[in-house]
Amino acid sequence: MVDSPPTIYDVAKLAGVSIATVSRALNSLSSVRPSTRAKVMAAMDELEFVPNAVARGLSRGKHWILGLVFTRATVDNNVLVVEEASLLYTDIVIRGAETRAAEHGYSLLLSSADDSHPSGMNSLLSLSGTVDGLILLDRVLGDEDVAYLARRIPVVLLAGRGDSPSAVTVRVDNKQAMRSLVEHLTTVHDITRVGFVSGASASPDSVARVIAFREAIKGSGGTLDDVDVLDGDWTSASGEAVMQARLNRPEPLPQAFACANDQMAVGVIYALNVRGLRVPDDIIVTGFDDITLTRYFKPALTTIRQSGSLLGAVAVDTLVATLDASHEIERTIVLPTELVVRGSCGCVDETEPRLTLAGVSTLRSEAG
Amino acid sequence: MVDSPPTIYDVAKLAGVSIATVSRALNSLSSVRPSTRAKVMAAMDELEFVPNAVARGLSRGKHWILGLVFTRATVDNNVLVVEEASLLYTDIVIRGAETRAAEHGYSLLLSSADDSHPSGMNSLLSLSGTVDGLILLDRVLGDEDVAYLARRIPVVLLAGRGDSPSAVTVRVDNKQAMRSLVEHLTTVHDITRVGFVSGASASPDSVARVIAFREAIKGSGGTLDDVDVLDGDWTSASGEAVMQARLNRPEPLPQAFACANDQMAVGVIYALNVRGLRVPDDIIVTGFDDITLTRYFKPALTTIRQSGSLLGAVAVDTLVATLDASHEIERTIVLPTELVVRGSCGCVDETEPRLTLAGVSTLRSEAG
DNA sequence: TACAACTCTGTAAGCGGTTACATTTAGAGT
DNA sequence: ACTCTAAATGTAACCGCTTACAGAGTTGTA
Repeated sequence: MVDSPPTIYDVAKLAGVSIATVSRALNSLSSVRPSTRAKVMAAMDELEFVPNAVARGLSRGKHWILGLVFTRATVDNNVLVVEEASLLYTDIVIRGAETRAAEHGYSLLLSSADDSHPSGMNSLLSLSGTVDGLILLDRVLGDEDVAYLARRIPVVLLAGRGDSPSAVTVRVDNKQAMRSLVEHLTTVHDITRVGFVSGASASPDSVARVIAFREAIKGSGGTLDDVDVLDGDWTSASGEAVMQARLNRPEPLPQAFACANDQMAVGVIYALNVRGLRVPDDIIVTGFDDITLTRYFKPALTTIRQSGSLLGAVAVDTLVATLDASHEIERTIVLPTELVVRGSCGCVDETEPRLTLAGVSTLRSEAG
Repeated sequence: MVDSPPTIYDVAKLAGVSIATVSRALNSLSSVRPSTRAKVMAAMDELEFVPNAVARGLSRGKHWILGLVFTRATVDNNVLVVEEASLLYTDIVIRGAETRAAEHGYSLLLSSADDSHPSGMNSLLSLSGTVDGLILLDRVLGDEDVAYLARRIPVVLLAGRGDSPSAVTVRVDNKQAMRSLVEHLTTVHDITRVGFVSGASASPDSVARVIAFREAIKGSGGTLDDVDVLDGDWTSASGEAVMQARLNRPEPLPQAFACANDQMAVGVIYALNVRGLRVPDDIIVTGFDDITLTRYFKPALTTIRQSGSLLGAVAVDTLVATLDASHEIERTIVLPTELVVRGSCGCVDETEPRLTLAGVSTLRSEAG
């Protein structure tokens, strides 16, 4: 039911020229006589010719495809797990990357590595013929592996643990973010005892945030008791579950819980509410990411805003720059974060004033 | 900094055999003597050879890549718009598709069509050399275009308007969904006057839901006044905005608003609350999709659950089946939806009981 | 009109694999 | 040792396009 598509041979025959001429007319590289070009174009139209991108890529060594590798929660032969774990920050990053890639004329090839059996270098390497460069999300590879991969194909690391010696890294400033959060908690709210809810333990980004938070707390004289470092997995359900478990322990609660993302913060608040604890009156809870929906929560989440789509976009920009120029690219690009103070820490909701009568389009253009 | 990778020619030379033998050892198609295979394998290891997927694809005509085409909100040179419009249902579908594709051994190539200048057939056709099949999300193409495309490459339509005569369609049962929602509202809550908040006007899925809702209401004797069909764009901000605008009009409000997705329902409820209207006491609001986060809202959303990841997964299954077998595939696959009754319509929260002490892993395996 | 100097166009060799077909080799049978 | 046959390997064409190089055509100038 699918006809085999016409090739430049067909076009050449119909137009009465050689395939080289067809190719030249197609790419308008060297000069083709206007009359000849017209003949070729007419033949292309008639045959509904569309050049085969793969053949072109093979011969030119350029594919206009970027690969985006990310980790996916293990699937227990069960679609719902994905659903649960979905709507996470990764998706925003992917969207941002895809959008920017499209602007550069690239497509984005998604390649997820199941976190249960870590992809092995080979599956990644086998992409090297297909894509022009690779973005590794929330870095799953060790330094050696990254170095090895980067020798074969341009690589940009997105988030993840510390900077790599062998590839450009794009990430947000977790340290600065946590420092500003901790500073707010300690100076404005006089907090000294805090807790933390981490993301999936396999996620370097989660690890980075825990460490950054620990350091920030230590630096400000507060305490973070081990019993109050709760291990979530990025989902709101996990936030709820780990807080429930915590509430069943005898140790007194800290004055505040910082969460490694907003979803978990929501789950945490829910679990606290179920036990009759009020946020922020009885205990403070903060998030990370500033996803749109949680602004509508009551209390609205105090959180750290990072632009996931910007992160994805900058990673793409960086990779494209690496491909275009041979000149050196900055080794590490750190994007800023911003503490957004709302109700869940007990502050007045300082959210940007909401539009009062705007239509959707107005609202959109003002969103910038 | 990137060495050109070894080819089978290099391997053949090192192993002292011909490239055909290398290829055969690689694919273990016809028989290769064990000793020869060992030599070849050794050479591959030494050279760190990885076969070039593009070259293989060109010659075999099989690429192990599926294309997923979706519409993206117009970008005003502004990343934040993406952020705002993100975390939408599309992302879950993409995730589900990617996961299932990986299980089948395929990668997923993302290709977004900016909704401002609808991609034109050509950009889609030019994918035909790269991917083995195409999934069109929330169908952006007219019937003729789909038919044209489907003659060139296997196509599966995901959601969107009615079924197409020329390609397999995978969608949820919007009609049944709206019927069950309307039935609930009219029989349990004695609602007769309702409103509706639609998604982006360009989205066929949104259109389908409006129509389905209209029919269901008409069928049950209720009324849906034109002034109460509010045009959102899927985002919660748009839900808030259109409801604010509606509240500024003099016409009395209906008894309930159904929203085309959960995000907008959240925005709608927020706008109502700001004006001092309580949900569900003063007015009922319902959603669509059943995204995880809104279960934690108060009131928890009454909504229609559809599994986006399942939708994506089934679309992939269908496409792969089309590729594998030449046998006929069912023309239309309709996935069920389920009315989930929670607090926002005034019913008791019948949500599945929450786990009380589960660790994260326990919680996960029970999520199925 | 002849010849240089361009401008166009064609030929053919890749890009890195697969695979039909031809050829060599190995092992069995006598 | 010597066919005979099947298994293993090699040769070369092909997938669809780009591009270096060569050849043909065109134009201008002397």
